[in-house]
Parts: sequence; C-alpha cells; structure tokens
Amino acid sequence: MPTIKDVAKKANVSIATVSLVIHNNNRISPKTKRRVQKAIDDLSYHPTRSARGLVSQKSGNIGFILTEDHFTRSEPFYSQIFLGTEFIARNYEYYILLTTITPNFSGEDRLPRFVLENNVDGIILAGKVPDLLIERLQEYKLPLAFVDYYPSTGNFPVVMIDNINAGMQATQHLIDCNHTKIAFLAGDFEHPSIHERFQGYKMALEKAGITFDERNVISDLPYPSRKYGYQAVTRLLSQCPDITAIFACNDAMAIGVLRYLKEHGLSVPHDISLIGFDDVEADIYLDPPLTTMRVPKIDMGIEAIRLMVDFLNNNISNPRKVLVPAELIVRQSTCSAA
Amino acid sequence: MPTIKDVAKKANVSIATVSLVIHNNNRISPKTKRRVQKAIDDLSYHPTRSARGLVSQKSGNIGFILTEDHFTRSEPFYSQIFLGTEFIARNYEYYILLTTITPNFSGEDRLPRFVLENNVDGIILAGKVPDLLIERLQEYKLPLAFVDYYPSTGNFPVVMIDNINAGMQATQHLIDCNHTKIAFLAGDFEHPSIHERFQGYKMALEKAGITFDERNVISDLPYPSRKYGYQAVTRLLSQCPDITAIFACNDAMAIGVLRYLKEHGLSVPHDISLIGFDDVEADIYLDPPLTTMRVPKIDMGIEAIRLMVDFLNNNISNPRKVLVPAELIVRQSTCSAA
DNA sequence: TTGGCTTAGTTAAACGTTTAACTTGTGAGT
DNA sequence: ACTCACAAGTTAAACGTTTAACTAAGCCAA
Repeated sequence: MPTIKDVAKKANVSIATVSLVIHNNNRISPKTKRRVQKAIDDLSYHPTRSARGLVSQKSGNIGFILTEDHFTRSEPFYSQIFLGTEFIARNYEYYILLTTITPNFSGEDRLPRFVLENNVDGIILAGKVPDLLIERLQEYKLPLAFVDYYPSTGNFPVVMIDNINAGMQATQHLIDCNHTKIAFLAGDFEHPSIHERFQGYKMALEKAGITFDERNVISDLPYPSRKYGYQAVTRLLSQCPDITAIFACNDAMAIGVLRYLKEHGLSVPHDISLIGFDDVEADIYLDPPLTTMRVPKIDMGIEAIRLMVDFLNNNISNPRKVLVPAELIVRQSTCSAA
Repeated sequence: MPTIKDVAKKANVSIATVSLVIHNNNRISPKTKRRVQKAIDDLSYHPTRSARGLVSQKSGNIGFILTEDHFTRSEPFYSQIFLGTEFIARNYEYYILLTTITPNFSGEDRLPRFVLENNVDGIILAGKVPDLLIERLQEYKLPLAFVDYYPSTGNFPVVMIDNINAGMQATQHLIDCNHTKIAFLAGDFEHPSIHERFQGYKMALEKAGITFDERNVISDLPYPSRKYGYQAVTRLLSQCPDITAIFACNDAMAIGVLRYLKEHGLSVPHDISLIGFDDVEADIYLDPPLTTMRVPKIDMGIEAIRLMVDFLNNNISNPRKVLVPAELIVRQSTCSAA
C-alpha cells in the first residue's frame, strides 16, 4: 500500500502539499496540483481511514441503534429502515455500524462499543429506546437522530410517518366508496402512531359530515396482531352489525379480520370493505389482496441519513423534523358500498 | 474523552504499562495490574478505534459485498444473509461495512471504498460476483469468503446451501406420502443451486425405485418466477396429466403453480400435492399454506462470519466449506396420494 | 564478587494523516 | 530602494495507540 510519503517523493513535494491537493486547497498552484494528482493516480494512492480518523477525530461512520426485540421481530419493519440507511449512506461517504441494545437498558449496561471506541460521528436510533440510553449518549456529545420514535425530552432531528394524514387518506378512500358506517380497529392506543391514525380517521369522518360513533371503535386489546384483529372484529360485529367498511390499524390486524369474515361467510369486499396499514409482503397473496397504506420504510432510513449528514456537514443548529407520507395502495379488499 | 495518558498519570505508570495491562500481558505484576485497572475504571477509559487501527493495521471491520441487483431485488434473500452477519458480528467484536457493486464490474470501476481506505480486515461476498472483482480484491491480500456462490477459480472459505440433500428431502417427503408420479419444475438450470436440487430429486426417486421420467421435468423457461411457474405447470399437465405431486424449485414458482391449479379447479393437496423451496414470508398466507424447504438465510450469514473470524484469529490455512441444511416445513399443500 | 537470568517495568519509535505556523520568493506601491 | 502583501509551498507538531528494544533491580549459582 502506498502512503502519502510515496506520493510526495514521486511528485517532489512535501507530504503537506499532497494532503492539501487531496483536499483541493487553493493554496497550491494548478500546475503543482496536476503533478501531484498524477502521482496519486499512478500509485493509485488512497488515504487510510485510521490515520485520517485519528487526526481529524472523525470516523466516517454513523451508528444505528435498535432494541433487540425490534431487530428480531418477525415483521421486518426496522430492519427495512436499517437497510435504507445502508443503501443511501454510501452516497454520502459514510458507513453504518449497527448494534442492538437490550430494551431494559440499565446503569450497569455498557454503551455500544462504537461509542466507547469513538468510532461513530453520529447516531441514529430507531423505534422506542430507553430514556436512560439517550441521556448516557448525550454525555458523549454525539449528534442523535430518531426514526419512528420521538423522545419525550430534548429537541432532536426526527423522521416519523405522517400517520394523521395517512389515517385520513385511508378513511377518505372508504368514504369515496360511499361507505358511511366505517369502523376503526385500533388494538390499543399505547403506541402514539396508532392514536394518530385514529385522529386521521376522525378528521376524515368530520370533513365528510359523518358523525363519529364510539361503538365503531375497538381499542381495548393488548396490541395489534392477527389474533387480536380476529377478536376485535368479533366484538365489533356483535355490537354494530350494520358496518360496511373496516379500517384496521395495521395489516396484521386486517389479516385476522379477513380470516374471521371468511369463516363467517361474509364476502370481502362485497359485504364489507377492508383496509389495512403497512403494506406487508403477504398482502398481495391474500384472498382478496389487501388494500392498504404503504409505509415507505426504506425511505425513512434514507431520510434519517439525510438529516444526520446535513447536521454533520453544516452543523445546522435547529433540528429538522421529517414526516414521510404513506401511500394508498388500492387492491381488491375495498369497493363501493352497495 | 480520557486517553491512555490520563490513565497512566493517574496510576503512576507509563502509557506502555497501561497498554500492556489492557492486553493482559503477563509482564505486569498483579498488583500493578489492579492499580491500572482501577484507574481505567475510574476514568471509564476505552482505547480509540482509529489510534489502535493505525498502529495495528487492523480496522475491526469486515466488508460485505453484494451486487446491486441482489440488494434491490424484491425477495430479500441476500439482505437476510447480510442481517445474519450483522447480528453475529458483534459477538466477535467486529462491525460489518456493506457496499454494493455493479453486476458488470469492469476495469474502470473503483473498488469499494473500504478496500481503498484500508478499512476492513476481510471481505464476505454474497451471491454471484464478477471474476474481475475477485482478482482485483486479491491484490490487496484481504481474506475473502463467499456465501451462496462459489468462484470458478481459487480456494476460498464458502457457505452454501446443501441443495442436493434438500432436493432429496423434499422429494422423499412426497414419496413418503405415497406419490410416485412426481414432477420437478426447474424454471431453468442456469443457477447451479437449482441443478443441485434437481440432482437430489433424481437421487430420491432412484433410492425409492421410481424410474425417472424426463417428461416430468420442465426446465426450459427463462428463470424461476411466479409467471413461469404458471407456464411450466400449464405445459406439464398437458403432457403428463397423471401427475399427483409437484416439486417446484422455489416458492415463487410454486405460487404460480398454485394459482394455475386453483383457476383450473384442481384442489391442492387433494388432487395434486405441491412443495416449494425457500420458505418466503408469504407461504403461510397462501391457501393452502405451502409446504416448503426452509433456507436458513440468517444462519448462512452467521456461518460466513464464523469462517471469516476463524481465519482472522487463527489464520487457519486450509479454507473450510460449510454446507447449511435446509429444513422441511410441512404445511397443508401436501398430503397422501389417494 | 562476579556474571547471568528473571521480573517488572520504561523509553521511544512508529503507524499515516491533517493543519497551524512558518518561510521564501515575487511584484506592487511609494 | 524599501516596505508590504500575497502566493505557494514547507516544517513540524499532533492525533492515541502498540510494541520492539532497552533498563534496573533482585536473586541465585559458582
């Protein structure tokens, strides 16, 4: 491997000059620049990361932190976001270092190795992470950015799904199909995202002049899953049999709903229209394929890197918030009301 | 951030001693070791990656190279392998740096930045990569390991699916269900993996004393996909209407087959049993859920890292090959022949 | 007493860059 | 002719480690 010294010798200049040429400093005359550049090319020299990192105190890496349960869960939501960051990072000459942490991070737990080793220039945190972790990270003065989670305290760059708008859009789609008896199946309201989707649901109803009816909402189940989707719709139809459309807060619930309706001889979409949220891979294989709101997971990762790089390069002081829009994907589980 | 100097001062020793304590060198007395260790703990000192990397010429990183098409394809096969490497790497104190390269890598293309910057200690290559790339990488004397691809020249550590055995197992499962008229839908034989599955198919037949019939094999389609699965079964059933079981070389084809059979009023599994290969997420949502051979993608990544780390630590000279087994997942698309 | 061996450290160079501070040469202004 | 400013480089320190080579002290055998 050639070093900067080899280049300097070959071009008959000092190593400082070589460095200045590499950084395109205008203290060097065009003529010398050309000569040095030729030497660089001839030797196919490239500065070493460690040496550069040591003196500049920049690693060229961005850390990505996930809790273990988020990483290993079956639905690959956060790993898609992660892949988004990996994908775009190279355009900005950064590499991503991934690590997971335990969801019950405590005082005894060590911080991620890349923090201790000074091996990242900034950190992206995806999903809910413990407050204590955030506090401890801040001691290291590393820029932080959040994806799909907004810490209760502090003012950070953040990327969130535009859940309110998406909730409105989904509901509006059902309204456009002439539905008025529209249910919302929440699972629970623990997660802010779901509550926001619910707000969007209510806003769309209001805008259309449909009075909101509490009995059309099921929100007292542990969390949104296939199993609880099945349970939710069971109760819904017993208390409101005249429902013609259902907005499930995510696709997992929608799949449970679909199973129930099939088992009870109700046709989707003819008897009941159904819309989900997320756009999981399985949706297109369902019978009928599920209409849903597509969440651009990859894009969320991309946006997070953009925020981080903006910050790193320009040291923008006031942190930006990005709301990424979800997209309505109309398939065959929704149609006009009879 | 405290440096090694701060520790040395606090413990009243030279920085060399601190370094030796960190590396647990037995030239230092237990007493001194304790004193230094206390200073390290009190200051919560941790050596810096760049400085360590500069002098030791080790980055602590492993590179992961994929061709762009492999990364962006919808079926997340290679990205799962990648996540497997990410997942396990931390146990060995390595980080993974990902990059993609163009599938038509030529002389003009630059090598991945992490190679030029001396920022990886070894490289894992997943899927088919251009020979030229391999040649160019070897000039850098970096250890290479391959996953799901075996370069035609050279002797490298490699992780492959045990396709022959898996092909046998899948076929054996159908035989165990008393089927004898068993078709194999290959799409094409371009990819060695598929040809190996086919070999397994033939071996299982032979072992069971079933004579192999060429007409039960469709292998002249461009590649295995849903679309070509549909076409393949169309032709198959016209030339061999007495088939009772089908082994599709991957799940994509199997899904196409399933659609055809449904559309033509054939019941799966009662009229025809169907087995796929891969275990994609959608399988469980199909009607009926698809019996298949599960490929442990995550495990493949894990094995690749193990090979690489073994090599890096012990410099094992003779490269190991690992065959990871696929696992039969019996669902509802196969049953006993009538 | 001398020499040699062992133990427990220390000294100092080296790794490959970046960059602040300095130098040298040239031309313009007075 | 002298100063001053500027252009185009160079010198040398610094970044934070690791490690080969050295040293000093203690002990033991001859």
